[in-house]
Amino acid sequence: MNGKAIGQATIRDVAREAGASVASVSRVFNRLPNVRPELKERVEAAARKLNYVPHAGARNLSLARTGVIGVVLPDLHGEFFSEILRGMEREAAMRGRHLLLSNMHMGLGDGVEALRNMRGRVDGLIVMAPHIDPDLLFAHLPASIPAILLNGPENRQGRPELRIDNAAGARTMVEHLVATGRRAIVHIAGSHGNIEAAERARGYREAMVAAGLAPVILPGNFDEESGHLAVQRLQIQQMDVDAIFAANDMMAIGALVALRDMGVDVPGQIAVAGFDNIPLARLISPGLTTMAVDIADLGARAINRLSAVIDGENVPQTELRYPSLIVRNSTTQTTA
Amino acid sequence: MNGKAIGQATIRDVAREAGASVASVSRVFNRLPNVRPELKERVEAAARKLNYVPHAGARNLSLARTGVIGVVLPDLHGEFFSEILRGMEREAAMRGRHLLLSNMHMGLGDGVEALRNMRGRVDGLIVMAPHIDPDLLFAHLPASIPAILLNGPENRQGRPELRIDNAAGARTMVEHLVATGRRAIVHIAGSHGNIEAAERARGYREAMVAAGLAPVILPGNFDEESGHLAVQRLQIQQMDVDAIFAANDMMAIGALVALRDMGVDVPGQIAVAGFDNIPLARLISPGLTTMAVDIADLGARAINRLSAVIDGENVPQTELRYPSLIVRNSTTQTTA
DNA sequence: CGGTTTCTTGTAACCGGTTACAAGATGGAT
DNA sequence: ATCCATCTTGTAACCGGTTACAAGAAACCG
Repeated sequence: MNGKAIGQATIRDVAREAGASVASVSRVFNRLPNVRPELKERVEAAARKLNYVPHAGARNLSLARTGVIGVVLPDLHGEFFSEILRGMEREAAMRGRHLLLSNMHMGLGDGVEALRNMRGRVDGLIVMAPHIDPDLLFAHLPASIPAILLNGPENRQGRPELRIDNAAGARTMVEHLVATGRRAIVHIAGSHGNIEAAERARGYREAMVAAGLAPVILPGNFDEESGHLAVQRLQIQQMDVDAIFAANDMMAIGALVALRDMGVDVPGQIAVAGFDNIPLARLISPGLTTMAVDIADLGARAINRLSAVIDGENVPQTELRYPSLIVRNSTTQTTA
Repeated sequence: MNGKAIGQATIRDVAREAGASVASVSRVFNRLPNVRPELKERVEAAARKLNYVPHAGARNLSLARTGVIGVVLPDLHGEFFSEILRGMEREAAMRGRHLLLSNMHMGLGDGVEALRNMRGRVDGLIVMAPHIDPDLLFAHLPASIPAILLNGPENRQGRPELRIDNAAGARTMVEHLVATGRRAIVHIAGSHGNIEAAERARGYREAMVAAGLAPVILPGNFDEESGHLAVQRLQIQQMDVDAIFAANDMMAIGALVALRDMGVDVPGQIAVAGFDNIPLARLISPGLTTMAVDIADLGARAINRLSAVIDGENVPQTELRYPSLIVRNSTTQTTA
């Protein structure tokens, strides 16, 4: 009746069973070359017999490396969320790292708390918090923990940033609409206080002014319903509008549905454009013209850069990714 | 010039700074009652001064609890993936746990390996692997690590399972189609070797036979394109079909798009139905009739049950969730 | 005022790995 | 046979927390 029947075998159990030292067992499992084949054999047999699996937590503690990357995301809408995670996961798996998920649905206070108790759990953090001032966030975070900021406002902490050039994307879209003959272009903005929403609105405004047109911005909050609502409100005002540019695809789709319900022809009477190129944009009818952000690639890139930081390499502070214009039937009728 | 300038403060640093013992510091941080207020004060001041954050990894090691749940998922399609994760995350956060992500895009061998080195990293596992025999999978996993199987085949290891009743759902859908006057109902199946696909096909076949109709099953693999393809192939054969029931929504949408392209009226000529009720099903036109699975709830439930297992409670071996029928315009024209 | 109980605090062992260092074994050169 | 270089192996300290146990202080009792 040995006292330790229950529970997993440890490295010391294996060492005893193999008649070797823990150091040798450790060497075998880490594939160090300096172990005599005969001993290696014995250790492996013992490990097999005891069904030994190394304890990652213990390993992490003594190595001071966990191989885990913390991903802090806001409460995201479906497609964007899954795409960015897919990209991150693939890249992380390739580098033998894992992802620890943490939503940031709370306020700043809790957020900082949440980040802090990531210490000892992760090697680094990817933080996406478009509605929170990163300076405040990082101020309470030990400078020694690597972190990169995704699609956030600029930070003065010297943390690396990875961002989509939202303003440039919005300008491109306005230029496309103007080039296809639209003049009265209305923008449905994203959530108030969200930096991406603000940047897209800025790009819209700049491009409109540059084209000698008057910007009109309606409030929205990135979800389908707010796109729907914006259009309904628009009709009440009976303004003459020939294009709607929503700050994201979900709102554009909401707008599309609302227009369909009221029997407005898209793109005949009104052109509709979005931003993000979620998979759905291609499937809806008419196909939605939008700015394509390679979301999975953005996620992969984030992991990539964070890995570099963790490995002590120097990375440039800010990196921008440019979205590209995808023209579909919601802005130009194909002459099929 | 103290030698340890770099790196985080440890509990011993705080103890020294506060003129207390590590035990007391630990007590303060764990809110144990038996600490004199004056000492508590001193410890907190010292911690603040050194900007001390407890090291979760070390804590986990000595407690033998990580507060992390490992989530092993196959390479899932967008909406399902994000929904199930959202549900899991919310539930996990409520219980103060985190999620460690791990995709299972590899074969069985690597999969087992991947599961094994979760030891010491997680308190339990949620495994979703509809294409892998769970008996083989769990056979190589220490029996002591809690795990629950999601939407998989039955296992003989006595592991708890959580499953959608796919066969019952498929039967319900066939009954709906029959009740609305359809007779020549074709099923587009999901990926070969996938248990969910097999169960849905089984339900379809059973219900068809029960209704005295002849089942016809076309191959597919759960993605939009395979739905598209199945319809194209169907037309070539010029069979007369009045309903298509795809094993999931993405294929149904592919079918819908293909039918639209060939000018077939849905639901006038052919009814189309899916399975899953992804958000997109509601947005596409015509709205897609489908079986609704509350995916987020499924995820939450999985976390819930796993938590119970981790806490040593007894949970029933198998739990089924029933999907519910959502009727939209793709099977019945509203007389608006 | 001595004895007992209760509360506070500290010491040191432990969780399960890694690894610096030392010691023993082996083999080659002279 | 002797000496030195190289290779293999083991001992014990360490990573940063938790906690059993013991001891000292304070409070309470008759």
